Amino acid sequence: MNFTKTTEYAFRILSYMAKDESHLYNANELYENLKIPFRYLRKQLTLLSKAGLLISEQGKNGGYKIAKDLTTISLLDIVHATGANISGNACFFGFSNCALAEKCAIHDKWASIYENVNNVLISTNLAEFRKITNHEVLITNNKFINFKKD
Amino acid sequence: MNFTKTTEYAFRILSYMAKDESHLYNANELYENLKIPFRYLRKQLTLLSKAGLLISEQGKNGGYKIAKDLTTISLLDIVHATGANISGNACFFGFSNCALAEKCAIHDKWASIYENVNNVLISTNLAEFRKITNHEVLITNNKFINFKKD
DNA sequence: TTAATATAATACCTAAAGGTATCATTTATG
DNA sequence: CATAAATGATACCTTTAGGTATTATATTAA
Ligand code: SF4
Ligand code: SF4
Repeated sequence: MNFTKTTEYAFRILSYMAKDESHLYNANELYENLKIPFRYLRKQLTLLSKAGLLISEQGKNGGYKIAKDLTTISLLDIVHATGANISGNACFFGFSNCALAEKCAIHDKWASIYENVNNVLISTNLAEFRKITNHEVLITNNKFINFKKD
Repeated sequence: MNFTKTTEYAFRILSYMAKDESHLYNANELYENLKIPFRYLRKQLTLLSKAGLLISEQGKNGGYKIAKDLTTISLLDIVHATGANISGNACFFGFSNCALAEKCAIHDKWASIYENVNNVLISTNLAEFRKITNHEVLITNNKFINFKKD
């Protein structure tokens, strides 16, 4: 249920960049709008580039843009790009092997939730975030407002 | 989706103890069956006692048993007892406040998953774990087998 | 060709979760 | 009472996610 902060940042970055897929966003611009700690943001941007979700252009006037057709990037792809994975253990208790003769009280309920999460993440792609207009107002309670940039 | 290890341990401990609610389990017995790192297990047991989920009896022949009627302890209660909480942020992106004019592409899907999780945790109580017969075979891949106890 | 401005690489620091060690306290029992 | 066997309290160590700092490299444009 709780993604890592890193994964959340990736969601924020990519859903924001989805607003204009051809625009080259630089780290400064993203920082101004997303308020992710600047240096960490930059680190994530290069990781997302290496992971193939972003294309980076170096040098003056450089920046990043989304690497592929928005419809081909699912939220699950983003999760995977950050090294996380949802699947891990389908067992509620965290066991990777269970030799119980009968399923315990929570097994089926939990499996169904897991199935649900997986479906949502797979079936939601970045193109669906194009329609967000005023994404910048999202950031209302962050504690990074006063972080110095560099 | 991923509880903390501490929360998972608490689930394991309590669902195991639910097999015989009147029996006084001591840390050794629980360790043998659950293979949670011994000293950490003991720490958790005292925390669960302080949280009111367990009753502890000190001294020789002491141990722990579940404090209340099994039907009155939900899985969500266990989550809360370990200091975690599921509710936190209902926002997929982790924002605690969102001022978007319209809901984004993931909002409703995610809210429904959250609702689902919450319902399952609230509606599943410890009494439902009484019927597990051979719970000990659960532990098939732990790395604590060789931990020395004390 | 040099300065400015962007990303890349790498190493290091910090905070929190997970885990360990030590000593104190409680209780049953000989 | 003395000892053994249990939990309680507290402090410390370790690992990892999150975050910071420094230096290198690429690109544009005066
Ligand atoms: S039956 Fe229970 S313990 Fe076994 S894998 Fe399913 S949820 Fe886990
Ligand atoms: S609309 Fe989107 S960004 Fe806003 S709270 Fe819902 S999930 Fe979060």
